[in-house]
Amino acid sequence: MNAPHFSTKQRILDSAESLFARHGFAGASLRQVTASANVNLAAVNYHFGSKENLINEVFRRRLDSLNEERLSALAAVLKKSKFSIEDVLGAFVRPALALSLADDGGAGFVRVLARAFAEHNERLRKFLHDNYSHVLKQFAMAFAQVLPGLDKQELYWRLDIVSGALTYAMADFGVIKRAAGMSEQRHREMAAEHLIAFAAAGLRAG
Amino acid sequence: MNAPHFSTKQRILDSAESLFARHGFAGASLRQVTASANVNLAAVNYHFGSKENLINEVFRRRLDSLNEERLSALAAVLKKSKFSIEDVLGAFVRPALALSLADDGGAGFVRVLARAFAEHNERLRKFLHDNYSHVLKQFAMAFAQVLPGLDKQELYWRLDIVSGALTYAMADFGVIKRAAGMSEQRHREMAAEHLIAFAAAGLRAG
DNA sequence: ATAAGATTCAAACGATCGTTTCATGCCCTG
DNA sequence: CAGGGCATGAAACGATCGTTTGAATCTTAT
Repeated sequence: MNAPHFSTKQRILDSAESLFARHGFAGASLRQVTASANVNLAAVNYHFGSKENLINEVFRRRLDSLNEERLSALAAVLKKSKFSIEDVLGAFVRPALALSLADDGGAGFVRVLARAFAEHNERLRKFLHDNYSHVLKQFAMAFAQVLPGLDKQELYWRLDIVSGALTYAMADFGVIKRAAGMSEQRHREMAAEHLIAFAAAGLRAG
Repeated sequence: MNAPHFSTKQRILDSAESLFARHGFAGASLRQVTASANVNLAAVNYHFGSKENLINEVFRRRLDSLNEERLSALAAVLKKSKFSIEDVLGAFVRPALALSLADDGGAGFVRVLARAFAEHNERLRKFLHDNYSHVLKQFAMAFAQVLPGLDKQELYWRLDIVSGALTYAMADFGVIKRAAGMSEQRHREMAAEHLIAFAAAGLRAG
């Protein structure tokens, strides 16, 4: 499945990501993962300790850079003297959308993310909260700044819908075919505009 | 777990629904289900044939009545001389929201629905398509009527986001506490208004 | 009351799960 | 070249999975 010149750890992560996206965390077995990665079954426990830790590392590998990009995009927005809901949403959406349209395994990872949203697994939620809650907090502050009339609880409630909706949408986005003759770059930009307009309208509504 | 005066089949369906919502279809075992339902392990295969068929029946039990209510609400909307996006959305949202706020196991089922959205399980999707695609088609026609400027492909794309977002939102809705002193009735109506306004804004955007 | 059918039960089936063990191969440094 | 540390290999561990079996029990109708 995977080219043999990548390291064992990387090939395991790639296969795990793809199989978790397709069959879920409980539904994909370590034997499927190691067979797809062309490595020995014991390699997972040797390199990662346990299946649970492998799941965490699948997230960490992509989320570290994804959230870095989101935060730096947000920082660029915040530096402007005036910024809109669309600006903040763009900082959130565009890095993830680039991932979901990447030709490496990024599309699979966004589907894994959507699964993590649907699952209410306690330990997975704790891992995500422990490692990445500061990102959501930063964005919540930015949204509060640009939606001054909204009380805090209502804002969190709407952000929850928006992030869930966007994650769902982006998870399915890799499947949607782009019109013939449209460049990948233009296709992504149109998708981002749609998603942002959609979410912005939702945030302003009411 | 379940009162013994309900039938074995019903208790199995109730327990399965709750456990599928919490642990997923692959994550919840038939031993957990039957233990929670206080029935013998073999009862599942006796009454349902297989785990896969049990999953289907969990859906069928709720979706039959849910989609009936959705279609009759939609029929009432279509009878009016003029109707809005909000009217059509209301026919889609209110029956499901009532389910997610019901004091029987309905809240669990909406979480099961959200899981089915996240999973791309081939056989489950085929089952849902075979049994309930006519409902989505009816709503798509109504939306097309009320959004005349939108081309068909763009409409389907937005409906996909909207139904995903709404399902996700309603799945988490049972968790959200309502303000003290607010009646359950009023709470549901406020939630419906929020969701409808949110989705309508999204559908109109762009 | 008794035969016939429907349901429940304990027990076991083979398959597969995550994990562990220990032997073997590899590369690198002394 | 010898040896120590990391990596991989085949094989097996006990646990749990969905499913099946056949006897025990309950229900129903004649």
